[in-house]
Order: sequence, then C-alpha cells, then structure tokens
Amino acid sequence: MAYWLFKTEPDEFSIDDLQALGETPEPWDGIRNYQARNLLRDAVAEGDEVFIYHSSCKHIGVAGTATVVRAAYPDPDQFNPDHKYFDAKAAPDNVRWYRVDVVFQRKFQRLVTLADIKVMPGLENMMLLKQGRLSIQPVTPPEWATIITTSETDV
DNA sequence: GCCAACGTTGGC
DNA sequence: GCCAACGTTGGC
Repeated sequence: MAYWLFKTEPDEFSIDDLQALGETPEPWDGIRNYQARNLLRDAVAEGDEVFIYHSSCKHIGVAGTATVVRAAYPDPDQFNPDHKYFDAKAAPDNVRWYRVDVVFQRKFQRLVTLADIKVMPGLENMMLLKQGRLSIQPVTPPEWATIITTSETDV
C-alpha cells in the first residue's frame, strides 16, 4: 500500500465533484507527462490512498483523499481523434497513456494549504516543494500522517 | 497577468 | 545527440 498526491484544477474537477460521485469511480485521466505516466503505470496500485490537491486556483492545497480502485489501464481518449487528449502516435498495440480509477474517501474539514506545507516540520522534502510541476507524486507515510493530522487541527 | 521552471519539439 | 525555441504548469 502506497500513498500519492494527485493534482487537479478545482475549476475543472474538485474534491466536491469527487464527493458528489459518492461510491462511483472517477477515471483520473488526462495525464500527458511521461514521469507522471510512469508512476501511474508502474507504481500506483489498487488500494493505494491519494491526496487530492487543488492547484492553479485561489485556495491551493490538499483538499481531501481518495482510494485507487483500479490500477493503470489504457486511457481511451488517446485513440479518439475528436478528443482533446488524442495522441496520433498512440495505438491500441502501442499504448502511450494510462489512467487509474479513484473513489472519494473524505473531504478535509479544512484545506491543508501549500503555505501550511511549506512551514510544517517534516514536510520540507515533499516532492510538491521540490518539483512543483509533477501532477502525480509519491507521498511518504510520515508525510501522509502529518498532513492528515494537520487537516484535523485548527491553526 | 507575469514569470520561473522545466518538459517537449525539431533543426542540424 | 545537442540545444535553441517553444509551450505548459502553477505559484504569486
């Protein structure tokens, strides 16, 4: 069992949208970066837990958690010429892009902001702070625990 | 809206 | 294979 952080722009898809789905799995698609793709394809497993991180928005930070319910499988959008994620170099026998399915787990009672993460002891090595642009990131168990605790604590 | 970081593309 | 140009991400 491993921990991850998935980024999303809440204007496109937020923790509230995920919560509204209830038990319905949501395909985490649109990953078109090789480093993120490799993590999705090779490392993210069913049963793993995921921080849902809101980026490029007014209130930046970790908004809640989800559970991976299906490991990587080919993202069908890469084969659809009408889709914005179409990739002409991809084919069913030459899959380039993958996605996983996640299910809502919880919404934090308060957002753990990027500013919180920057000053919280124990989080200074989070990949979020090291390599800001990666959209799928591993999270260590101590980092996971610290952020969960922070989400349950008033500031 | 700006701009730094950095991944991707394409000419050579 | 190098590297300049370009595009995207994402915080501020």
